[in-house]
Amino acid sequence: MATYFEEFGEVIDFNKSDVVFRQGDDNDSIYYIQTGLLKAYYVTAGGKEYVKSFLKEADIIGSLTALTSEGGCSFTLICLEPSSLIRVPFSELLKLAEVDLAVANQLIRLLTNLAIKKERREYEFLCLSAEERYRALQETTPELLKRVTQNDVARYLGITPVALSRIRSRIHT
Amino acid sequence: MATYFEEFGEVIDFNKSDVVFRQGDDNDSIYYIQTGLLKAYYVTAGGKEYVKSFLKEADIIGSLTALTSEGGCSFTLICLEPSSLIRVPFSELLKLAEVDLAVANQLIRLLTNLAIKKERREYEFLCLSAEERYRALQETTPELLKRVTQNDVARYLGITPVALSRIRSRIHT
DNA sequence: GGTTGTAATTAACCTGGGTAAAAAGGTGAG
DNA sequence: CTCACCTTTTTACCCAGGTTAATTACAACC
Repeated sequence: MATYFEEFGEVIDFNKSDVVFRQGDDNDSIYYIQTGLLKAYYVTAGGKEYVKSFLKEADIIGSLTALTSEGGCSFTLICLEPSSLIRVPFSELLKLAEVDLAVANQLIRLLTNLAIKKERREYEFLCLSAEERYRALQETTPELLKRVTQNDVARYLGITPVALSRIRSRIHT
Repeated sequence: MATYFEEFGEVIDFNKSDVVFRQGDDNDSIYYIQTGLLKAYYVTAGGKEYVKSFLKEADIIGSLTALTSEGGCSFTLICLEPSSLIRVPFSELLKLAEVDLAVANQLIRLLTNLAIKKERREYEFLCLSAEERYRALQETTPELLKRVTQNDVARYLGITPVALSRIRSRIHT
């Protein structure tokens, strides 16, 4: 898929703390992450932040709700590290997929992988406790834990930083 | 998409309580629901049940982890009402998508819709309390609440039946 | 150096949901 | 009707996590 982004996309570089798009924005693009680290997060009416996902090299991200023109982006995408992205308007990709079998099948692969990731996250929220979710994170992506703050990890797990601190002291006896 | 299932798939009828496939099974099919109501659920090592989703007319379901041959089905699919499904092996659909643009694009639409649904569920688990999730269910799919037991609703919300009963009495003052 | 700001820890108190068990309601089969 | 079974409610107790606030620990910057 990366090759398709390179072929049709526009490379954009960002500094740390730069915002790629903001919750509510009208942005039907999807982005391929060449290098860097980003955070996708929701902010509720009450002003609380919840981390939807962390994005690193070779990941792909875009706001599905904005893609399907059901309204603006449902979350904000911000850089935690300097990042180099390739932007492709989703509408163009879809148009291309209509006439190009190779592109269509790449898109199918991309969406299938996305669905698998979402399914795992759904499983973890549904079936695991916060402590179990943290342990799973430690096992599956220990590198990530070194690159993000504990605050962000907590908001990714769906708990407060205070609660995560407690879980850690509970674990690391 | 329904037409593609009708064209290539095999219709299978089930009675209430029939199991379509069981957690651990090797079943790379996806199913289109013509009529009926089903429940997809996980059972943990400790024997606890968590409802992944309810499926009704015109919905589509299949175990992604089984599809991509990463192992068997991650959940069980059972009928809550007599149901008529159309089965299509995912591998066949993928093969067809490789040579047929129309099928490929239908599959893209299907997967995009799936991703949007998963994204909403992720959002609700991440950002909403159990009570808010229940209220959201009441607003978005009140019909569903009439067709499934409160026990199953509770396990779908990620709480126990006892907790849901408390939430209801709290709400319906 | 000191100052400012953010991250992480700790403590005290509160609350929502889990657990277990009992009671109350339904519903279908014989 | 009665028995058996399942769903829902209720009670009592416990615990994980939320909230608030104070403390410590860094790191960046003047």
